Amino acid sequence: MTTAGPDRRKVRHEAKRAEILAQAWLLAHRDGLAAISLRDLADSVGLRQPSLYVYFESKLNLYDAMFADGYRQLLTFVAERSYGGDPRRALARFLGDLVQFSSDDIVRHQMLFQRTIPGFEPSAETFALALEFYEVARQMLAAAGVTDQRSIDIFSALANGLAHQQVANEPGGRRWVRLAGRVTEMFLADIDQRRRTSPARKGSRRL
Amino acid sequence: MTTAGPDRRKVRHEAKRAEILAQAWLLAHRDGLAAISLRDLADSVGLRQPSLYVYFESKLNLYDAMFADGYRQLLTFVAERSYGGDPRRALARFLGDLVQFSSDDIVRHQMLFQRTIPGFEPSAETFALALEFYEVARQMLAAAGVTDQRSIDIFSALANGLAHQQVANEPGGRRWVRLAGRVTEMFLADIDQRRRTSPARKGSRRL
DNA sequence: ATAGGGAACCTATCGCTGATAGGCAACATG
DNA sequence: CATGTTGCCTATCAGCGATAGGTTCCCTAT
Repeated sequence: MTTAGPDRRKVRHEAKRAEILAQAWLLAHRDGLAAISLRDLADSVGLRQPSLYVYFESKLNLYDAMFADGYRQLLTFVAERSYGGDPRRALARFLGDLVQFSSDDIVRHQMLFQRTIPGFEPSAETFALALEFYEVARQMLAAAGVTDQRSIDIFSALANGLAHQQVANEPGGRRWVRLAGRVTEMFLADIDQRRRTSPARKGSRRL
Repeated sequence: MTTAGPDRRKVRHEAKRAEILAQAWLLAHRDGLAAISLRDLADSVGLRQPSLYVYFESKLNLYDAMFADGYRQLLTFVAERSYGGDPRRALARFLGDLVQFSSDDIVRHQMLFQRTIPGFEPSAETFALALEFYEVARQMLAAAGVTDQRSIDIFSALANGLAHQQVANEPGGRRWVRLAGRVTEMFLADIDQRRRTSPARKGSRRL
């Protein structure tokens, strides 16, 4: 009974694929994301290099799977946290969590938020996961009363900037993570200020 | 008299080196920074691939020269502009110029502000140019009354975030460049706010 | 029960990459 | 004028991702 499933082969295939993916992350941490060698990777899962092509049609396809994997981790990460209560405090926690998420795994940050691999572009199917995340972020902002595009652009720059500085200057640390609260206050104070001075238009131009 | 200088050879050497460097930027724009081929590069300057090693001891050494070149461009760029007058308005212009500088050349931005090449680390000598720039930025901030480390960290995240979003989402455009003024106001308003509420300490903690 | 077909994996090999070895000619200097 | 250095060459190396083609094994259909 255990041996003859209808798609026993498919299960095994997916399991091996997942094993390769896990080892790929491991090698990426050891040698760098762009420096993964298919021969090393094959060795680490008991295969020869060409056999990897049974599971991934190219190296870029492997990167695509890692990209998707990373965004799934991010979606799970934010889904596990509850951002209830005051939407403004929730936004601050959300921002801090994002920076922490990047700081926790610099290679994953590079994969998701920097274009560090020469020819790599995520596939449309995979990119949908990224869009899913940005939709979550958009709703967090909307709950805090931020809906105009310019303010959204600024918030995305804030998040990316904090994460980048953290990863680049103190990987694994919390120096920029800790600034998330203050930065969110700063951001929301600016939103309030602009609403006060020009309530008619969504984004006012000054300076 | 023209042919037999004491270091005529050195001049020729430096000229050829500069020519190679210029072609390297060209190829980087065409194929991507990490995808430069030494054979292509050699072809484009009338040499065979191993002859490049006369001018650069390795490919990473070539990247180091490009890194230095890019920071020299940045230092020249900010030196050519005058940031006189009101230091707060100057800071806003400075920030806008930085984002514009990145938007103007995405490959150069990648080289200077992202770690996109696998094994590359700038040499100490080259990195001094980067430190020189950060000193300029520090002085711009100091002139506007910003001296505490946390605020400097935030400003660097702002600059990097705006530049990154601009380069990643709309290379060559001005969508995030235009936000520099508003973001600087937001930043300085936060500085003022914190000075008002807790003038004793340099950085207050809230939220 | 077994023949057919596809999945999984292999060896061998391709073209490309950056780097090295060793040789030759041009030039600057004692 | 001899000598050492610079500039550039050809030939070659090991490593890379990718492909071709063969073999074995399992699942399914007759």
